[in-house]
Amino acid sequence: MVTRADVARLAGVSTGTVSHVLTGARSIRPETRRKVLDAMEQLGYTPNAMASALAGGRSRIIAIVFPSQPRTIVGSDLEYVLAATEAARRRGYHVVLWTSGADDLNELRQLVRAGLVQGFLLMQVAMSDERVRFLRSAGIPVGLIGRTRAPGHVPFADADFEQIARLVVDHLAGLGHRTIGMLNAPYERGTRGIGAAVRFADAVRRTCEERKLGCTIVESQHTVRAGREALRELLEAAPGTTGVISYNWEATLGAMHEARALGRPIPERLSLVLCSNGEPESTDPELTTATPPATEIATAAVEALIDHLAAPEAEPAQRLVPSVLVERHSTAPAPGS
Amino acid sequence: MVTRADVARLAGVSTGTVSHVLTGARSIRPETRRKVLDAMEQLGYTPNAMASALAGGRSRIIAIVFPSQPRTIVGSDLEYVLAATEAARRRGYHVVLWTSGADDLNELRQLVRAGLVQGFLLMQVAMSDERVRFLRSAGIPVGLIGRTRAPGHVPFADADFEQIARLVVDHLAGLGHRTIGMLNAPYERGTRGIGAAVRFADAVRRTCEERKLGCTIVESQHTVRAGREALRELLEAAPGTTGVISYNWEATLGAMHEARALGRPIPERLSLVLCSNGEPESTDPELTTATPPATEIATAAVEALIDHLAAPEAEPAQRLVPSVLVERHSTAPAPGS
DNA sequence: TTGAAAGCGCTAACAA
DNA sequence: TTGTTAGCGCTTTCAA
Repeated sequence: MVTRADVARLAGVSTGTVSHVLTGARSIRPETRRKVLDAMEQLGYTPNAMASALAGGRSRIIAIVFPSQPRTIVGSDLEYVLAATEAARRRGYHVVLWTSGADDLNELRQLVRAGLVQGFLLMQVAMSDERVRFLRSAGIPVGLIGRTRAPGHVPFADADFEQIARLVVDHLAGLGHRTIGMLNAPYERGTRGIGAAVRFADAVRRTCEERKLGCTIVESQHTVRAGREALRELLEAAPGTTGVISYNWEATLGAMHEARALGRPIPERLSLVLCSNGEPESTDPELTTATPPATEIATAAVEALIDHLAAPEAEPAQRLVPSVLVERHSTAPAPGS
Repeated sequence: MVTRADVARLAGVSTGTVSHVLTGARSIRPETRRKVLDAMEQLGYTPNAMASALAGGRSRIIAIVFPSQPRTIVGSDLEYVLAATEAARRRGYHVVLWTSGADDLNELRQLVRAGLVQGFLLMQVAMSDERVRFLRSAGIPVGLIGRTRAPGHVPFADADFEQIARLVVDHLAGLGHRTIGMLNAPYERGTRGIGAAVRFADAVRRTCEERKLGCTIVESQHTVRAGREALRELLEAAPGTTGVISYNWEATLGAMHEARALGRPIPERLSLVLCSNGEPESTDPELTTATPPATEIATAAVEALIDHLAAPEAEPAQRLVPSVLVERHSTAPAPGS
């Protein structure tokens, strides 16, 4: 194994100098730097992560945490995980995926005490999230993908649901739709995306009110069948609905199915916009979307957390990431407009 | 921070003794053990993972690796990740999710050189997987979820596709189906589950031959639309098909859709069995399944790898995990039988 | 701009 | 059965 001492010896400098070349923490004579870099190159040196973690008190590892309660991580969550992993790597950090076995928040604290993990990135953040409270009060760094009702000084990145609601409602209104429906993700506490579901529903409702449009919201579990039932329920509650906003990919599949069965083909007799991550191009017709930009959100959240790790006293970054509307073939002018 | 020295002092023993109480590596007088455990309890001691990794030369971290090429981790893959994470934790290991940015196998070697990771668990293993060759030749411990064509002495756990094929084909044959179709995952190199797709297709084909049943295999991308097209293609190629085996969850959704559109309602005029992980209870009708037991496979693979880490010379564990058939409502007697 | 050296907290070999 | 101690490879302070 090649160690820092080997490099220092070959370069004819001290190990401290080698360290500083690596971290750039103090100015080095260009000539010295060259010698050191050459020596590292020549020896095929790789720094030992454990030694530097021990000596420096920083593991350069953060953990992504999913709630343990509903064991539902769906495909789209993975996009966040992957993006976060890569964003962390670009900053020289590693990511571990943590899924609390029980609701054992103490386990999380242990990870930090063990020096394994420097901080946590929480996914599926609830409006009022006990994990945030617990970790904050234990003095453990936390970042959010999503946000709580009152995020205070916690670094986070989330979709800008207000903006998405405007984007989508205006798109439908522009096509002449006057009665909007929404197929939401489940609201109930502990469920995937709960905070997001609440905020998005609020945003849609408010936007519709401002535009003087009808608005009916139903929720659906993340299954195809639930989606069918939810659409039926929606159209029974508000038969005049011609434009539907979905925040539930699996339910969307069921709704498309059901729309056809009910003689409301998409887009001729019912317009549909998907606002959750999914596979909009795999359906028939392809779905018009305005989805949360998962990669960008995850990246921003990771950077916010890592910056916060470096400067705990500074005001943490809090970002709402806007989306764009992509028109495909599931929206059309309202019937008879 | 509470260190081992604090515990030793309070317990009135040496730090070495504390270590041994923790690892159980040598026999300790029960009385001494008690004192030590009490002291740890009293002080709220948590061992420092970095220090023990550095001193012991073992990080107790393994990495799960997905191929970088097709960036397709789907929902069902997550089941493996979660199960592996928990199995590792039960053995005192942590798991990091690694997704190579480029096809940079060197990056993997770096992780080991840096002492961060002790070994790799590879997912989506191809029939001939260069990752395995590379890591093995670099002397790095590898375990597989899945298997290569010739796994040699690599620890692995995989679904017993021969057994699953028999289970499913016999189920359909028992219902009077004489012409079987298969909706496979994509075969082509580098794609998700490729090795598995090849082996499962082979097993189904062979079993059908033995039972003197017709057998047509089509493959489909992992999208709903591709599934619709694949079913149509299948029924055009073999119009007499009455029983379909699917190894592709997303495509199954499309196929169910298409079956109805073609006037072949499930299960009355077409039986369908799902053999990949998915959500069989969310469709209408609910799907009869014989799916790879993801949790058990991942757990077995993790244990095989960890055992291998401990005893590199020993013969590694290699397990084929059988499945069970769960009858729901997507299979019925063949029409006219 | 650089070097020397004292740890970081733990493991494990050796001694008792 | 238990204690002592020399590292593990790196960071960082203090001096030069």
